[in-house]
Amino acid sequence: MTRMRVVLVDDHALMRQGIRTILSAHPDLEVVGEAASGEEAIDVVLSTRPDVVCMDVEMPGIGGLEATRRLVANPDVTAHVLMLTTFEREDYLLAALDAGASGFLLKNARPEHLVYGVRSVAAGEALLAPELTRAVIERAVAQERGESAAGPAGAVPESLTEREVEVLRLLAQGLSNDEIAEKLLVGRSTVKTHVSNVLMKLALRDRVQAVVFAYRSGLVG
Amino acid sequence: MTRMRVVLVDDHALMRQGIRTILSAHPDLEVVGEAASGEEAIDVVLSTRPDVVCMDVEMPGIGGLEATRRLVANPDVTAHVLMLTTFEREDYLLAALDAGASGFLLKNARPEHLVYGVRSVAAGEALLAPELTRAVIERAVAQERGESAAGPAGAVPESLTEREVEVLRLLAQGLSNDEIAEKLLVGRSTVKTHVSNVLMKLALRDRVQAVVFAYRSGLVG
DNA sequence: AGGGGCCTCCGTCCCCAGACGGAGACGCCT
DNA sequence: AGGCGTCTCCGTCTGGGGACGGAGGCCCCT
Repeated sequence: MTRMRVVLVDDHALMRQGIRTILSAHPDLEVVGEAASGEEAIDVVLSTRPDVVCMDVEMPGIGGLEATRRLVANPDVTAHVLMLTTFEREDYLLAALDAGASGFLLKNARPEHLVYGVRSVAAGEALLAPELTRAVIERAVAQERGESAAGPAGAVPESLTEREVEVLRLLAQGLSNDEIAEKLLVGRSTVKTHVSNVLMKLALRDRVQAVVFAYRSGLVG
Repeated sequence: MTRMRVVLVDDHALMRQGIRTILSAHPDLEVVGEAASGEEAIDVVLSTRPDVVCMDVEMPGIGGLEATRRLVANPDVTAHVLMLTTFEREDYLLAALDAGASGFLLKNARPEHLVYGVRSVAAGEALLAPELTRAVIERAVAQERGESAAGPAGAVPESLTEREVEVLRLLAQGLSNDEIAEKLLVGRSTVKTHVSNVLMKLALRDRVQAVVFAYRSGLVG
């Protein structure tokens, strides 16, 4: 495979330099451009045609959200957007996914996580910061806004109940329904109900995918 | 739960200090003793009764392997041994498990990995350095030595073939047998055969546990 | 007093997964 | 030439997983 082309967008030159340094350590990644604002980002992306755009949320002028919205709306742009932010805020996450971002990471993520994120997003996969995914799962997220807006791939998990998270954790250890039932001191049928609810809420097909989700989201691991 | 008591064994004081610093950052871990040789280690363990012993392999006098052997043979010792070494050598790994170690990590492991390892071993779980587990899986390990010696829990995976590793990787993405078959351009029956072989060789029950194994071993994730 | 959410449980149905046994083709090594 | 290991594929059979519908008890909120 050819190298993945990356564009960095951040109003802080130091942050761009830091990300560039991290990505440069990996031969399959190539930083082909930088921008310091949302407006500039659009120009740079159009001229460099990257696979991934690492986009800061907080920027003067049009921020990362609006820039992302314009990029994904442009049919000439094939890049996937990986959103970066300093703040662990779920509303940012939802807004970013709404704007069409493919991934969402915190800036305090470990370098390997960033690299992994860039690769994942380039491959068209979705990616969420473990810290936030866990929060979204464990806490009840206010989702009352009907908002029938074009939710592309979404995959934003509805809130799981405490019990469901508990079941998911055991499931992700490789336990069968019977074993989970024994651990939780409930009936096998109850466990099956919980598992079914988890799969439905997370839009997964079977328990195998649930294990994958648990590991990727940082719920276990 | 009470704090986990840890003893550090290494002939290099600097290394002990480094590990101590890392572990001290975690309030659930408490370093209760240090030793600079295998002989001293046994004395210290007997007097401090730790939950975990972080044991260097390479030491003058009786090395970490022999010290471990003597510790686990002693009925008064309840501690689990986490083996540490600088060198990525499979023979060390096998010897360490043979000696009765519960875990095996490289010294260049990230601090969080070490902490995670101490906790895992304290809980009685097995732990292998991802770098080595991957190697053990992917490469064919010369296992012709029948060696009917008392293999305690072992769980040392036999070698998987290339194809089997390939199947395991896809399996660990959450794919069904049919989907894997499509990706590999083979029949569904073939995939089932490979999956069965993987489960047998790794002593796992079903594909769910295979996914867990793949993540924990570092094969994917 | 009602309603809604969560946890609990039941039964039925269907399908995938995995075990098991057997088999042919190919390449490598002796 | 023969043996071995890998990859390929087939059949059958059993068990568990998951969907679906229904149900009762509990607690909290209005």
